Amino acid sequence: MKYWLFKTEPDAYSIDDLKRDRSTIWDGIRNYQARNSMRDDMSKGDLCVFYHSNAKPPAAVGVATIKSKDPVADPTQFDPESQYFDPKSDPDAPRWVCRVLSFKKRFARPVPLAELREDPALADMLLLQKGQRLSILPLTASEFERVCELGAG
DNA sequence: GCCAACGTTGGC
DNA sequence: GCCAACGTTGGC
Repeated sequence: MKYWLFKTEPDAYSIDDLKRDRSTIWDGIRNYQARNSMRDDMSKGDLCVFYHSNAKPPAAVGVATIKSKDPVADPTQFDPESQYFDPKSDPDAPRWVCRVLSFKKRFARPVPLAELREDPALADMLLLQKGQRLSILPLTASEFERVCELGAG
C-alpha cells in the first residue's frame, strides 16, 4: 500500500466532480515523472490525497483511491481534437498511461496549504518543498494520516 | 498580474 | 551533449 498526492485545479476538475462521477480516468498528464509514478509505482487500493491547486486558498480537500489494477492508455493522446493530443505517440506503444481514480471521501474541512506548511509533522512533505511542481507526488503513510487528521476537523 | 522554478525543445 | 529560449506551474 502506497500513498500519493494528486493536484488538480478545481476549475478543471474538483473533489466535488469526483464525488459526482464516483470515479474518473486521470488523463491529460504530460510529465514523464508523474507518468512513471502512475505506470510503475501505483497499485489498486493505494490512497491519494486530493489537492486543489490554483485555488483560493490552495488546499487538501479529500481522499481518492486507485481503482485500476493496471495502468491504462490515456485516450486523449490519440484524439486530434484534444489539447493533450500527441501525434508522436504510437497506438501500439502508448507514450502516456494513467490510472482510474475512485472517490473515497471529502474532508470535513479543507486543509489550506498554509496550514500544511505550519505542521511540524509535515515538514518533509514533497508538496511543501521549494519549486515543487509535480502534479503527482508520493506521500509517506504518516503524512497521509496526518493530512486526513487535519481534514477531519 | 508577477515571477521563481522547473521541464522541454531545438539549434549547434 | 550543451544550453539558451521558451512555455508552464502555481503560490502569492
